[in-house]
Amino acid sequence: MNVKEAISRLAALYPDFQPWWEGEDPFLVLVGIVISQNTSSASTRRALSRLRERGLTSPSAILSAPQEEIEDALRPAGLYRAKARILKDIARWAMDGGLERVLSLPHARAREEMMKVRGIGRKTADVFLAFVASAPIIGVDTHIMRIGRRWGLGTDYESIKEALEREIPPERRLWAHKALISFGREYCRARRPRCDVCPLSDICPKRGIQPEL
DNA sequence: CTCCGGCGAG
DNA sequence: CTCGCTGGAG
Repeated sequence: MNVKEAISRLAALYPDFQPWWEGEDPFLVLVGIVISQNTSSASTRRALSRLRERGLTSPSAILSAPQEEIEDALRPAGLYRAKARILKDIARWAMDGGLERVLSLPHARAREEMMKVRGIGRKTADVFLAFVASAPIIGVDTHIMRIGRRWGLGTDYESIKEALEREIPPERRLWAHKALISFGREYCRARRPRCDVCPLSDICPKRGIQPEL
């Protein structure tokens, strides 16, 4: 796949976007990314607003709230027991200065530090650092993973991430991350990909046929 | 590899 | 009804 050509076409399709985390507290951004794990954006937004309604927006508020109350707020997002536990863990971590410390480290080391926290994996760390630390990193979510495989860029997280970063300049990676996700949602879907109307079908290795990828 | 999970699309 | 969602842990 000619990634540069693909990205240039996506630029026409998705000119720009308003980051939802703009001016947002880094802790809340992390909370949002955790809630979004394997969860649709609509469900994520619902859970986030339920947290706000209950005033559960700071590390101290989350730490002092009953586990059950957090679980209830997160219920619409699914995986709510695990996520409530993760929020407790990152709240403790943030209050111990972990979050602040990570924001002062080089991106590679910040990533390692974050991934020591239970519930923060490579994708959550990558996306967080890209969002709030301006790290030129393309976090590979489920959409980008699927697209990367269909484009023949690799089969695992790191290889797809590296292949994309090799073709996309640092200052465009944040945009590309978002654009690829939008493209994945609208065209390169997991189920029933819309190859017939896809603006990239003529340069896609998969063309119109849809293998089980 | 399996589990966690409510929820919307088809 | 099934599948998959800006995943991660065990």
